[in-house]
Amino acid sequence: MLGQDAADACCAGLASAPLAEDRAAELAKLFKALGDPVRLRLLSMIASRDGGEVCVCELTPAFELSQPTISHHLKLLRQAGLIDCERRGTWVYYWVLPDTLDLLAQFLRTPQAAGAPA
Amino acid sequence: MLGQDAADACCAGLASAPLAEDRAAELAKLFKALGDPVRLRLLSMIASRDGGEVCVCELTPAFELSQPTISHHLKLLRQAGLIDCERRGTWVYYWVLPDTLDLLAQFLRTPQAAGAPA
DNA sequence: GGGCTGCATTGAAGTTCTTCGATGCAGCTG
DNA sequence: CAGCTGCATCGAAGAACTTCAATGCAGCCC
Repeated sequence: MLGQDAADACCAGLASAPLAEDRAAELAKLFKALGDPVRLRLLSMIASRDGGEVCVCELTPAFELSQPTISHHLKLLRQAGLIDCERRGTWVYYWVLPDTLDLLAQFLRTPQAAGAPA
Repeated sequence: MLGQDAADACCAGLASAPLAEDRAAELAKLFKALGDPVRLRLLSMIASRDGGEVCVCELTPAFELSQPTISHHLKLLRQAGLIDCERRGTWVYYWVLPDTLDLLAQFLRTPQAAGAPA
């Protein structure tokens, strides 16, 4: 999703230089994927799970939304490169792709905060 | 925008626990504000400027968009708490609010990456 | 004060997003 | 094999978003 120049730009925060049009579009897709409460909760439910994997059958009943809607949101997260999935027999398991999250975290980190303690 | 409990939750990443509905909605608003290429470029142009302030009169001509459109995007960024502005005579100057950016960066940072060197 | 410039707001049009019911397909089970 | 369950896809309806031209308002200059 981020193209082959993602590695080049992996450490360039938003404050280092004005964002090029292409890269802005790529990053905007990622942030847009995070810009929905349902997707954010899905991502958090997957990321916070011990073992790193969650079955869809656990995610769907956690929301008061239809099953196709949850499936749609999971698809968007997957297309953004934030999660991935695998079918195992009857069930489908999702897990987080931390590299994409870290890329965004790096991008958002401001120069002042970069040196600040936790 | 994030309410008074923002400080309580400032260090709780998305992997620490399943996100509560309220907090997911708050964070989603922030990420949605970042989920547009124009707003991302505007934010970057402001954040990367030495002195930390940029006049609108410099931002508007940098895009092939109408002046009201840029004004609208700046308003959304401001409503999200990502930037703020002040009128000085004829011109209006915008600057970044780093706390909000750092909040999001903290939220996205995965446990593994938290200990990684820069 | 009158006119001009810089920026925000309004209202409308076109597009995209979120959600659902209906349907389809893969895999288990009797 | 037939039926059932889990999940994805399709198509449609309503809401939200992006963009613009038109307009409004504040501050400067002659």
